[in-house]
Amino acid sequence: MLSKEDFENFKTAIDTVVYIPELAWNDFKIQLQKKTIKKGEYIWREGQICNHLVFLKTGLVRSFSISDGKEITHTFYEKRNFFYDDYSFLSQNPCKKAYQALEGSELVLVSRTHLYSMYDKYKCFERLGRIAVEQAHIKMIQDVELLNKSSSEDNYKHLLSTNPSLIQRVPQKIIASYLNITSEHLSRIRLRISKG
Amino acid sequence: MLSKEDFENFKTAIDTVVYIPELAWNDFKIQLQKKTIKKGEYIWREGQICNHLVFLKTGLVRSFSISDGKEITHTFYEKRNFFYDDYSFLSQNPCKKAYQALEGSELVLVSRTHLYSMYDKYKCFERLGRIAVEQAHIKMIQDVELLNKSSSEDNYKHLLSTNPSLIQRVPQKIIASYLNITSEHLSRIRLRISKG
DNA sequence: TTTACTTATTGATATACATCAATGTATTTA
DNA sequence: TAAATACATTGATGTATATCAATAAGTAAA
Repeated sequence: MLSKEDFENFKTAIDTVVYIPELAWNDFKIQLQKKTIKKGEYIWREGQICNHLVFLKTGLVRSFSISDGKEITHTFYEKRNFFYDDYSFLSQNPCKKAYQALEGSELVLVSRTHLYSMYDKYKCFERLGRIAVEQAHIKMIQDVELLNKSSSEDNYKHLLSTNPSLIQRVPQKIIASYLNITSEHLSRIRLRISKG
Repeated sequence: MLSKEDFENFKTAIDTVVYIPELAWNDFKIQLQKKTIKKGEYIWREGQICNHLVFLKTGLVRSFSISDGKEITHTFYEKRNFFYDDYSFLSQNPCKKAYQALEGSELVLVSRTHLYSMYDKYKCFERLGRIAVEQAHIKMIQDVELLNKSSSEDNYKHLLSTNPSLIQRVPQKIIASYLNITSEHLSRIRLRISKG
């Protein structure tokens, strides 16, 4: 079981979505697990079934897949956010992506079984589940829309303006794989931008 | 109110997701509305707020947006499916896409207000809402993955094999806009394929 | 049926990006 | 600190796809 401090942010993050009464919360929290992973380590690998919801307490994680021998980075997850492999968790098919820590990270794990039993027991959790997926869905719509913008240069500029710190923390080649371009091309884009 | 025949498929489509007891169903169905639209007409236009869930009884609908004066087709909706503008319905911001009938279509409309009151009243509807978004989300993940495949030719071939009838029913230029290529390029891809 | 209008094909040229190869610059690791 | 390894830059060249323009083939309207 976790210390009070451990799920401080966790509870806050949930409360912003829906109010969970004391009773339900106590029932929920006893099953939470804590885990620490180092830079480079994996939460899930391709082929595994995702059976946990993760709350990222601290750190930075990315999801990626390999296609034609090249890595494609799909998403970055930053601290104080929930995530799972949507596809695997919801459909119970094997993950098509891997989830790797880009920095040392602290996680809180919720097992799928436990979460689903909470759905059955408490309407507020059923609602939490609905709203969480809705939010994930909206985020995906926005992300996809973003990366469908015309040029790679615009995509990079947009990332620069919305999440400048990410570009500092993450190697260029991973940023490039996120933007769906080669690192050579990103290098040239950066050169072009710096010249104005 | 709708005739029995009118929501026959509708009820079936819901039952595959979650069981709705008689009482809840009767409460729900009284507010359903029917609507018929002709080819070329719109369900929602860009800038409107989407306040209805649609069940497409018959017909074919596409969503699209305009960027740099060019149409981009995002999704096709076929008969016996539910949809709404996810982004607008869930966030209550204006639609960024338009929804246009590609053929004469029959719709069943559920108002958002009514649906949300069903969420409040019945746990089974709360669950229906959750699972519906989960399914929409999984579908989007798969669609995005699909269209991120390497070449446009592969994308087109995949569409040909998974949904050949769509290519018969829909003008090439709309298929091209769905594949994110020009209609000229699609024409050449088709030529290449026909030659083997 | 003829006319107009939209949609599809084909050609010539331009552009954004990938690939491969070489070199330079950081970061680990010993 | 030196050596090893990973990462970033730069250049030369190739390829997928866009753009513009002309023509052809369908489809709807008069």
